Amino acid sequence: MTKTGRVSIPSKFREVCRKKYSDETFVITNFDRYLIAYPMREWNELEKKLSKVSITDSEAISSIRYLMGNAVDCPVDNQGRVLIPQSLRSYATIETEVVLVGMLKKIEIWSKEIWEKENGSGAFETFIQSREVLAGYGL
Amino acid sequence: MTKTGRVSIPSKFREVCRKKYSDETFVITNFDRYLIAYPMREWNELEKKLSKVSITDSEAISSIRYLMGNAVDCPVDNQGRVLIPQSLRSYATIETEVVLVGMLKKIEIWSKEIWEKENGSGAFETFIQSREVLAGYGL
DNA sequence: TATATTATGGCATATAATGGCAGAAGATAG
DNA sequence: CTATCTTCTGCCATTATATGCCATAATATA
Repeated sequence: MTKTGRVSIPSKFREVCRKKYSDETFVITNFDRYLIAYPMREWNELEKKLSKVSITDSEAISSIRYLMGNAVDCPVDNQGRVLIPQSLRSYATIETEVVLVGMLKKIEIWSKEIWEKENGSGAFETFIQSREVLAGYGL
Repeated sequence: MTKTGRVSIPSKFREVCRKKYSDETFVITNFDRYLIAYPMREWNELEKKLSKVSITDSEAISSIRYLMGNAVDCPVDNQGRVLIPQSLRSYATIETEVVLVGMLKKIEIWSKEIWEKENGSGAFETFIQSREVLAGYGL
């Protein structure tokens, strides 16, 4: 990440967005300990779904508020980067280095430090353990 | 492997892909200590299955993150090679020599060094041993 | 052995990623 | 309202990475 809080989106991911959505804008929001960048269109679909949650389900509503309340439109600049606003950076304690993880229809943005703590060394063991689980999916 | 990180896919494997999928693109991801190249179609099936895992199953999710997070589309060039991106090369500590292992619906890509450490001598000896056994059956 | 096919290596160019700076826009305090 | 500070944005320079292509080597096929 640059000193000014910009993160490069891998060109392949952008390419997919351009082809699939003919749009390169992302909506970034905070989640847990990391951020998620949704292609605009995917975000809209998500919003549509979430708007159907009953207002009586107060627990769900507060999660949704959390998700939506911090969502920010992030266009991609000419160098293929998005600016991650200060507020989101501090949520995810993102300072200098980030790890991007493509997950189907979204990109997770982790601070490298947290990533290593949560997914670094232990992930391998977890992975081995759940290999049997995953084997059930034809891996 | 070339200095620029390209690996030749054996023509027989490509031929199978062309016939079976009429497409020669692979998706390469990291696994354990080596990489796996899935023909695009096989990867898509896998993705479809994995996308059904509940987000509450955090163990499975982190394994999926491990797998999907680094998956990259790798088209085959005119010389029948795929470029393995830098990031994947470093995961699997692939520097110069690689060992390819065809596995029905996928190809494993190992750094030669690691391959030899984990499968090299041991596997060979196992093979030798069973050869004697097999010899008993007139093989 | 000749010929075709496949694999490898390397170079030149194109594309992408990174870092940094300077000015614009916005916020805050006096 | 203005001065000052912070954050954001556009742009340029540099480096790294990927791609296309050609030449040669190795392997398979006739």
